[in-house]
This record gives sequence, C-alpha cells and structure tokens, in this order.
Amino acid sequence: MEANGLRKVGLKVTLPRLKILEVLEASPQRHVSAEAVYRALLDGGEDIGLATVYRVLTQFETAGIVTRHNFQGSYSVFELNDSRHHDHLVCHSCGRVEEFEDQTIEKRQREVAAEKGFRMDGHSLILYGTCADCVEEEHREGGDGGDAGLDRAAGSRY
Amino acid sequence: MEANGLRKVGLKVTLPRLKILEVLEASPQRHVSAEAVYRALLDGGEDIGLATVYRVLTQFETAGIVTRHNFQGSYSVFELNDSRHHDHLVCHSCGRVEEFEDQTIEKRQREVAAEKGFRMDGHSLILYGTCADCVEEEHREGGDGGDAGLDRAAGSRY
DNA sequence: GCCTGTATGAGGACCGCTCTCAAACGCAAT
DNA sequence: ATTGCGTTTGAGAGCGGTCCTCATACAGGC
Repeated sequence: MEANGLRKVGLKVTLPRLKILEVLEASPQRHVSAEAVYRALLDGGEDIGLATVYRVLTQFETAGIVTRHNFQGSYSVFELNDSRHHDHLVCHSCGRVEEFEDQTIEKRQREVAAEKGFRMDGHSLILYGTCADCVEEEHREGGDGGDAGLDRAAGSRY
Repeated sequence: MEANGLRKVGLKVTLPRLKILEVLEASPQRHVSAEAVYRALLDGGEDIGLATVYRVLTQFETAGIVTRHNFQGSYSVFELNDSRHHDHLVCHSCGRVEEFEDQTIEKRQREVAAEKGFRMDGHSLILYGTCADCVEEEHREGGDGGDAGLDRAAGSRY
C-alpha cells in the first residue's frame, strides 16, 4: 500500500523511502523535523543517513506527499498531506501545533490575491501564541523568577 | 529625530545603530535582508561588521522598531514598523512583496484562536504566487524551453 | 541472475546566523 | 574637556540545519 503510493508518484521503491514514510505515518505528532525522522529511524534500528532523510523528504514534498512548514524560521517540519488543506496555530511555549480550517479566511485570501492581480498558488497562515495548557501552567507557577518560556518567535509578530 | 527614536526605546545612540536605521529608511524595498543592510553599509563607506548588523536588527525587533519575516524559510527579512499591521503577498518569480490588510481575516483569526483556547500574540499570513507583471511576462515568453522562474518556494504550499 | 541507471551513506561544504573577546565608544559625573 | 565604567563593536571562529560529492549498493527491466 505504501509501496504503490511511491510508484504512483514516480519514485522507486527503496527501503529508506518506505521507512521514512512509515515514520511519518506512525508519528504521534503530525509535524516532524527531518532530525526527528532521522532519530526515529536510528531508534528503529535502521541505518539510514541524515542526507538521505533530507533528500527523500524533499522528494516527497515535490511529489506532493508531504508539506514543508517553517514555523520557527530556523528549521523545517514536515507533515503528511491528507485530504484537507488547513492552517496552523503554534504554541511557542511548548511547541505544540494545532490545526484549523476556516472557509471565510480562505475565501478572503483568494479575493485579496485577485484584487492585487496575483495568481496565488499557495499560502502560509500561522497563528502564534500560548496554548490553553501553557497559559494554565503560567498561572500555576505564579510570578516566580524561574525560567518560564523564553523563546524567540521567528514569525512575524502582530 | 532618529537618535531620539533610539533613546526612546532604551538603546544607546551609536553610529552603527543610526546608520542601520538610515539604511532601512532609505531602502527602496521595505523588506530587506540583514545581508542587504550590510552591503548597503559597505557601499556607503561605513565600516560596520555583519555581526553588528544582526545584533542591531535583533535589538530593533525586540524594541518594536522592525519586524522580522521569514518569507523564504532560508533567511529573514526586516521591515520598519509603521502605523498599521499588514500581511504580505510574495511573488516567488521576482521576489516582489506586496502588502495588504483585511479586517475580515484579522477578525476570524482572533475568533479561531479563541475557539482553540489560544492566547494569540502574533501571526504570519503570507500569500504566495505570481504577480501580475510576472504572469504577463510568462505570456510574452510563450512556451519556450528557456529558464523562466526557477525558484523553490520554501513556505507551505496550497 | 545481469546490467544500467538511480539511490544511498559518510562526511565535508555551505549558508545564515550567533558567540567570544579584546579594543573602542557613549555618556554621565566631574 | 576629562575621566571612568559599562556597553557596544568588529573580526573571526563556531554552530545548527541543510545540501553536495563521490564511491558503493541497490531497484527493477531484461
């Protein structure tokens, strides 16, 4: 089933590609870094090089199997493409990523692009903030001088 | 006038900081990379190190003087903060950046964040595509095998 | 099973960016 | 103006993420 998926997009079926697909499918987080994929492979006893991981992920991206995101600016995360397009909320305290879709926003985006004469072929919408859990944790900790969430957000700020 | 701006945000008035501000203000493109600022300084006969440019731009970001964007994923561009918040359209053929603001989208973003329990403190919305000029150019060139716009978009696609 | 072209692993190269550290500077008190 | 001290700076090394190189291994059509 995965092998056929690879053939369908014109990629030879090789062990590294199969294993990387497996890792992506088995990952508890939908959004994984190349580094995380690499470590998962090592943990699984696979002897696959980091360069191959990057190569294959890029091929998957080109083939439309995964999407690359730059939530933090410093490194990319990859996500298996599923049926529906969606956008993201990123908690810069714990790194958690939630997804949402909103037809109102999608529609306005298309309209704005049309107004500006752009032929739009993609977009990236990321809402940054603090997720419910982390907000709660802040309150539990109170105002002590500990090192809470010191994180520089890389995306555009408001 | 600039010097006071720096004092106002608690930054000592130094020559590099003044010059970098000048470059940002004088730039024909509102969105400039650290590298571009550095080159502009060299061209202007200033002897300012690249490390200083990065340091100062980061200080400016913290102070709210500029905003950092990651349009391409591989490097950042900086933009002087002006009065209004806005989002961006990026042409990945010529690199041109246009700005827009849309209250409908802004409002829906706040609503979505609230629904998900996020305390939102920023967002990044980038529409990728081909600008009117580049679309026209494509037509002019026709379907020849020349090297048109070969550019890998780093942002999320679709 | 062979053969050819493609894919892989290892490590180095590369790029954007940050750190380190000694020297220079801003600026406030004199 | 001069002094003094903490901050800032420039140069270059260092770093993390990603990609390239190249010899070897493999996929898949015969």
